[in-house]
Amino acid sequence: MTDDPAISLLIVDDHPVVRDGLRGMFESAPGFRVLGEAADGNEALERAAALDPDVILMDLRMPGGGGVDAIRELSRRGARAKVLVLTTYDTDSDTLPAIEAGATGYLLKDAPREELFTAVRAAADGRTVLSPAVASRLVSAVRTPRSPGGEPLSAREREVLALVARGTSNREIARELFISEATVKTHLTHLYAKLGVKDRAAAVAAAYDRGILG
Amino acid sequence: MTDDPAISLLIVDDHPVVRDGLRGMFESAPGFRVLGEAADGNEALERAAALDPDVILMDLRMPGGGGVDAIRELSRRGARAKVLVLTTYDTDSDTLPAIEAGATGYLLKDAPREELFTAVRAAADGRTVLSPAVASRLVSAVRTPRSPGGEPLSAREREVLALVARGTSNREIARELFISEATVKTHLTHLYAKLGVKDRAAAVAAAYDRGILG
DNA sequence: CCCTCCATCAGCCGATCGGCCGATGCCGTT
DNA sequence: AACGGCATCGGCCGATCGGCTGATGGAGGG
Repeated sequence: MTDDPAISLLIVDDHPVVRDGLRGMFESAPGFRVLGEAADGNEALERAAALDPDVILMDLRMPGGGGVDAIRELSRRGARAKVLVLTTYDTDSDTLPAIEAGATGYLLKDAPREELFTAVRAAADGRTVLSPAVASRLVSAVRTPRSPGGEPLSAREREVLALVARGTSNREIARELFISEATVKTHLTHLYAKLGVKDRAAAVAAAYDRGILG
Repeated sequence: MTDDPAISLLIVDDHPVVRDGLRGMFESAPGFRVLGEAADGNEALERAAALDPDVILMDLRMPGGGGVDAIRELSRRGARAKVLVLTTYDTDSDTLPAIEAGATGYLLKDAPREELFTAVRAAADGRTVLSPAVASRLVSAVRTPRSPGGEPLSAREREVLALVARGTSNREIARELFISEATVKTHLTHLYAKLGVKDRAAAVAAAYDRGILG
């Protein structure tokens, strides 16, 4: 580890095409060595344990073992490998969970080659690398409390949310519940945080997904 | 053309990683020759004219000249090349337009290597290749499920709505779909009318209730 | 050929939202 | 008695939304 001949990599993505692209890209560049590939989170954990890579390039959305869970498990195990998340969209809602789970960096797949190389080297050094879009989203959400399992909504919050799902405006909700509009907004802010969303539309969707509504 | 030494390819995708993956995959396999790459639809048209490939591997969502338009233009020109659409999500609403525009096949990027090779050979022969998921979606799309008491949403509208449900702002939706924010708002206004709601939160709820989302 | 549907885009503007600072009071736990 | 969760309220402000009006072009039906 002192002479550091090459940075060893594990590639995790459910798309063979992407895996090949990354493999080819790094194998043809000096200073990198691709140890193996995995197609989902569970496989990633096996390979990581067996191959002990310096850096793991990981997609987030994968069938059969999501990337975030794998990252969380890796840091729980105290794995040596640094995880660099490679995803398609910066609007991906998994950004924060991934970082919190212990990802060292977060990049978009349309990043140019050199940026990828730089990022991997930085990650190998333990430095955090974020694409600009991701970075800005991060700072604004640092102190946002988050529970993966899902904190329960209070009765009042559910009440407000149900009205939101019917297209009711804050002012109308206030009248309906005999409270002030400020209070409605407070409830909304709280339930946004609990649901891990940032606006009423996403809150409604999250509520349906969790069976709170519908 | 009689002995057919190798199937020549043109790769079209806005992600460098994916282009590299496909190039590496086909260059390392016998029977294929990659003639070139393109990053958007317009570039694809130029390259196709200049290189005259047997098969074009084409992504659909790209900035500056969408894939569907390129396919349509190619078939309008009577191009010799067969177009094989390679996309990320089977939920992609561009499936039908792409097929109608003249695509010879439609595959998902997470298809295994061999399936890709087989598909390209089939496409070169002019045979239609559809991934199972796409095929099933096709048949169900043909039967056009009309929800009682509601006008059906257009493909684009459903696409916008799905992003809304993830908390995406209009501006972000615009970037994601490579259209302007004005167009996003137009789609929203229309789908509000069709769903009988007045804002995005209620639209999401209505969509869940009618099984459009979820 | 006309007409409709769909997708695309533009500007304007008022309404609304969401973030951010704060505050008070109640209640149950520690 | 102190603490934390819940519900209540206020003001401020920038960002965003949604309505409105109107336009273009392509596809498809009549």
